[in-house]
Amino acid sequence: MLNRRNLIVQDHLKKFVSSEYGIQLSSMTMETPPRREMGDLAFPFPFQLAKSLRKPPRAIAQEIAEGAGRIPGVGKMEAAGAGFLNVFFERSEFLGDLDKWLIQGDPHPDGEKYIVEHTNINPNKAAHIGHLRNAVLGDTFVRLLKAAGKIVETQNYIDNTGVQVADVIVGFLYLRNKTIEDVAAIKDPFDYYCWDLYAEVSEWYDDDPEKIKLRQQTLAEIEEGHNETARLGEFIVDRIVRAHLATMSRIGVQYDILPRESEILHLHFWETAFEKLKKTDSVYFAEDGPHEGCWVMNLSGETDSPDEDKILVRSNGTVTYVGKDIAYQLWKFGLLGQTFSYRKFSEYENGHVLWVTACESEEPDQPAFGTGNQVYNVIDVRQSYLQRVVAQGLRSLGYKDEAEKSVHFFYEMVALSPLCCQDLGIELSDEDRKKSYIEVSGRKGLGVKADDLLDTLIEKALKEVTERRQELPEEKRRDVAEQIAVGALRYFMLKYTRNAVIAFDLNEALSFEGETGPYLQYSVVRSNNIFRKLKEREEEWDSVYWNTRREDLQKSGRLSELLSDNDSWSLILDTARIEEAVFQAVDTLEISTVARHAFTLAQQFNLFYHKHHILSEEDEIKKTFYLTVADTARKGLTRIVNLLGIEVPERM
RNA sequence: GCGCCCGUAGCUCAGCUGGAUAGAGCAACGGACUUCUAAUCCGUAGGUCGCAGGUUCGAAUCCUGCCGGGCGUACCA
Repeated sequence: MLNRRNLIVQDHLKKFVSSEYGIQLSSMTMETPPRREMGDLAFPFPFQLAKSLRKPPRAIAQEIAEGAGRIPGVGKMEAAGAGFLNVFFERSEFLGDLDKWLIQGDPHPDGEKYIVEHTNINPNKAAHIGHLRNAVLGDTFVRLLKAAGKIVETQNYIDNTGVQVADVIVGFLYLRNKTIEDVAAIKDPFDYYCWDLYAEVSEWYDDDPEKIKLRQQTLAEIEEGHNETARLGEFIVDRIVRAHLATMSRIGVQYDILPRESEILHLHFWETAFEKLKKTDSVYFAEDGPHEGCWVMNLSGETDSPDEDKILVRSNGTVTYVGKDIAYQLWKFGLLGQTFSYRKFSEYENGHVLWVTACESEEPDQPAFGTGNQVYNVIDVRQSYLQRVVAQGLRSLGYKDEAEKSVHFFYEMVALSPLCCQDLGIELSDEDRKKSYIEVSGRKGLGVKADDLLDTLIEKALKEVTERRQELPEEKRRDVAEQIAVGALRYFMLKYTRNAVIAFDLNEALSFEGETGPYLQYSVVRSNNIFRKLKEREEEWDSVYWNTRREDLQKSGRLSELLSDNDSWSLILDTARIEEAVFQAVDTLEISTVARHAFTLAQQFNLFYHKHHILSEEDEIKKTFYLTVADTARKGLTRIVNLLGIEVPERM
């Protein structure tokens, strides 16, 4: 909303420059001055005009400041620095409009459906910290899109027929000699059991290449279906998917639909896509050469290196992941010409129903999933190449528009520092010890499990809460500890920019001080405490009384004087900028800006909180003013913290 | 080899489509709890923005070349 106010100023200035100097500025950048006392908005365009006007930029800024006339909402303008034009908003007027910016939600859906695919953990082992980054980024992005008024569908793709699942099956069948009954008898955490087994199988393959044939055989059996191996696979996958969903529920992440690879196979989505690819000559059969016997897609000219071929169908006739993903992407856009059936998979505590794809389903009221207008695939940057191939698949089928709208929401990996490995008791080779990062690897069983990290966080938070809030019952303390743990984790995953490799540091992740989730939560709790205490102390307090007080403030004529305090004003202005931060994040896919904005707000609130003791303020007008600022801040903070998926505890 | 990313304070990272005196958190040091909770706040110290050129009124930011690191370039996903 502040955007609109900025745009009014920008538009006015553009017109003025045009009429005064006859120069059309195509773009006019807006900035925030380095310090608040310098203004609320800064324009550097006088620098650009200097050459053609043959005047020093400062003089031009001065001329414009004096000559541009009155702009709605603007108090004054002045030349600053070497030639900036700085704009000051009319503060009291601004405060009057504030309430309408803080209304939560108020979506204006444009009718377009946004599909966000995230999490996508191979269902063969426990989730680790890398998966947490994916899920937190994806889930927060969904929240931001919804806040921006979009209709969003959240998909979590389940690769239940892949090699990784086959490996665990091999482990159970040939390494441990287990029947399906034995596997069913394994106690939870089942995903932890498979974590170790998977690492063990990977190592087991290494000492005898013959053993790898068992993987191929198993893979073929599960793709075919209707046999003992496939049934065991289904059992394992179901149990692990439920474990993953439980883990993600702990951090407030939910999904709408689980599209499964098995349905893509059994409903012959690939065959449909394959026919289309053949018809458009997007693929060809390699008669000889290194890819003899395979169906390949040529990527010449499309990717950066020429003469690249990508295999979609292996020489043994099976389809690669890329092939299946092309079919899946086509379905997402409603371009495949066929769709899934759905059945209910589970229901979340808040009543939200999670669906899963099915070949056939009698389920009534099946939603119409897929057929999105815009698709975001939240996958780490290492899969950029694959994502490009999939987009190229769409393009060569003639779906150029959709290829553009199939966006790879990429982010860097979470890695462990060698020091961190040492702390965690993970043994490293000499070679690894020299590296700056150690990649988390499910295959090697190298990594920090998501549930372990959460448990450690909760344990630590519980200790802190118990120290501070002895009067709370045990159960209540645990609730608060869980909220704090989730807040810490989510913020930790969001504060880095997408391009930053997170060198995971346990101590840093466990920190509740400084730039952390609990700092944000603490700020909101403090702001809420002011109003809770207020109601306890002043019995006549209610909304009517509150409104009367605010009218008194307006009538007092002291508002602009009180607003001249830059710290209070900054807090209000930056609260109003939440919307701007949200739209910017949705636009650039850079969520950390919202996280950082939340932190900035919290910092400013804490400064304000410390500077003014509100409840003991004897000047009633001043007190009302402080309460107004605090109320604005807490509404804004509550909103932005919720956008990040961070809950606010009642007490801390 | 080719492609993408990164290099900013002791550490971890910001730096908004080129703008004003390069910021924050942690760690260090010094201060502030009879208060709306100190999970907080204030202060001090800490920087040839990897190096060298170039473009520009102006470069941490854009271009070129080096140096150092990471990832990708599978009939794995």
